[in-house]
Amino acid sequence: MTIYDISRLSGVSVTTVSRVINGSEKVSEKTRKKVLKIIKESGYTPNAFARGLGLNTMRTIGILCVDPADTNSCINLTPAIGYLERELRRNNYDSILYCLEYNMQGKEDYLKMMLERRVDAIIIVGSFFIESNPKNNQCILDAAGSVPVFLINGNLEGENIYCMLCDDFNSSYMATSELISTNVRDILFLYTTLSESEKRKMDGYIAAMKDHDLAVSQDYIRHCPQDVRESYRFFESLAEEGLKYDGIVTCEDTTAVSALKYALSKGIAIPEQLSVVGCGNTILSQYCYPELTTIDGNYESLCVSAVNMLVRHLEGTPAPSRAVISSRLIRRNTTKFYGME
Amino acid sequence: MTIYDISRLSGVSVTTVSRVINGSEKVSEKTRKKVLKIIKESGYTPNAFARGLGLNTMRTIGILCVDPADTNSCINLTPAIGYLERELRRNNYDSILYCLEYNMQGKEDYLKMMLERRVDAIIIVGSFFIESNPKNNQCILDAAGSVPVFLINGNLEGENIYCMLCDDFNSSYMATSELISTNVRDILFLYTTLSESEKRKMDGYIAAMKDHDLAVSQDYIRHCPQDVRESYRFFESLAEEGLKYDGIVTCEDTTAVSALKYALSKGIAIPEQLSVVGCGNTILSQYCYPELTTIDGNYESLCVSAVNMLVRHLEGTPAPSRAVISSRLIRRNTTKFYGME
DNA sequence: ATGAAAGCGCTAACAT
DNA sequence: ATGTTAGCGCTTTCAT
Repeated sequence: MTIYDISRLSGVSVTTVSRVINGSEKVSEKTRKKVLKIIKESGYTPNAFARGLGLNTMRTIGILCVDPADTNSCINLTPAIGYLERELRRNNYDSILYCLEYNMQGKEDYLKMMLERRVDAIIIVGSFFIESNPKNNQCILDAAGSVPVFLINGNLEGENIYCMLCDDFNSSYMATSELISTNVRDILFLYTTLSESEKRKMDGYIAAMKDHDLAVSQDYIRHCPQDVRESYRFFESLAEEGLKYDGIVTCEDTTAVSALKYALSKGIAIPEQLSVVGCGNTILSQYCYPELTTIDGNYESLCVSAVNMLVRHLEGTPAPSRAVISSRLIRRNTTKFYGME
Repeated sequence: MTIYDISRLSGVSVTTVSRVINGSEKVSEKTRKKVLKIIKESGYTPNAFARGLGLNTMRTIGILCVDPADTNSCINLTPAIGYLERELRRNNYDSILYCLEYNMQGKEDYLKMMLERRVDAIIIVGSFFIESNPKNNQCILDAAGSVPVFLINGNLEGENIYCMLCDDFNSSYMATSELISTNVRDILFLYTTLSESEKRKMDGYIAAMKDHDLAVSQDYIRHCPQDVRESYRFFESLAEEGLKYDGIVTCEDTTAVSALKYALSKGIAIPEQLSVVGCGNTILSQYCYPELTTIDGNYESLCVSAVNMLVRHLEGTPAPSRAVISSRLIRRNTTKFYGME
């Protein structure tokens, strides 16, 4: 069933049928009714490929993200896929997923595949896609030569590249300040990947310590493994080492929850003896015990803004190339209240 | 830059260029080299829309799933998106996501959109997409009239419909039997949505109880809310009611972990006073304390099988229309060991 | 308001 | 081994 069949069946030209399908004004009500009736009866749907060929778009967006099944990946970002899909669909775009393992193998190939697929734009989810070695970001700049590229919590300067940034610096700054305000002093900062995002968080921690006249010691800035078991051992080794701490600020909820598990198994009182702030406001932060005080990076807003910018850009409206979304502290039960001893 | 440009630039016909692009044998090595060189130099990539129009496929699969950002949804299924995307890509298919809120609003529309998009097949992830009222499944049967439909843990008879089933019955049967074997007797069965999948789990629980000559009481088969807070209150109300239980079998890890949190806050010893088995082997089961004994539904195998069948079907090879994947018990720290008192 | 016809860029049947 | 040409099913320009 093609537009020609509909044309023949309803006794009008294909042009008119096309007009009806696309809701053009310039069709008499009578003709429109007639054509619509035939279309309905015959169950005809326009061929999307032919439309795509003519219009040179099928309204699809390529989403580059980490594999939601990869247990080593940062779980903060999985919901972003959902937010993006929802917002894009609201604007009549389809989302094609390109999932990468956490090692980022094949980033360049995937970008190429998107362009071959002729996506209208590319969204890259996560700061780890932006590497410190500029050479490894060249493929992104190249892709931006063909279609606009939108980065969710990624920072990269370039023509046709739009950055939606999470205020990572302030996240850790808030978390650290919160602990300090409840008289916690020996605060551990735990990172896992040292991605660009985590580097900014580290800076926030350092700034908060300094602003409160507390010494910043490299002993208190540590790498914690991602794996649950390994991170347990990490906390054991910290104890063996004799490091004293009464507060922890992490880059991910997973790390914070691991700390909680260790504390629980050792009978360390939370938050009285040890206060913990996570990051992500992930499902883990609600299901752990005690419930975790954490930073909500507001990924939903990040995604909504990204799609807004994308739509505006594709419609030809100029859009700002950069937006920073503020994060907020979610106070739960792993930190003391102000004034609590 | 089109195939005609390449044709002109390399002095051969478009057919030959097309042959080179598609790796046909019937091209002399010399010609192939020449054309490839021109293609490379010009940075030409074939127009996917034109190909799609000619071949009537763009090798895309529509995936209907619950929104990964929906906190009310079953988190067991989020990794499935990743598994499917990975397997499909290995077979050169792109995945288009169609995410639904947990209320399933718009299922029918989404299926229609997929067909309009001319996907090559549809994969539906989750048993809740199959409803008990056959009228609500008609849209799936209709869709199967156009393209093959693959259900991940969904059971629906129909032409061109393929079912990959998780052995839900046996999951709960195993979980319940495990508890009984460690002398746990008063076992609570907790469901949340009573989807088809959960109904089968309930049957498994009942069968295990009966097979071990234990009475099955409706008092011990309960609905537990999904929300963390509400489920905490649910356990409180159970205590007020005076219901005695020393074991819990759940349909989801979330429910099990909520039970753990309640027990922890009330000083109930796990597993000595209360044994718990979850379902899903989700990230929660590893990050909770104590680590949760749970059922791994083997969703990865489910997804791999689904894509295998899909590929075989689309290649014209006959494929079985149904596969049941066995689940397995992951023993961790919320259940006693056999012989432990 | 309606229609004829020229693209869009590829693949494949057929011819050489 | 290579080329000619007719589709694939739409949109759009230009007439009328």
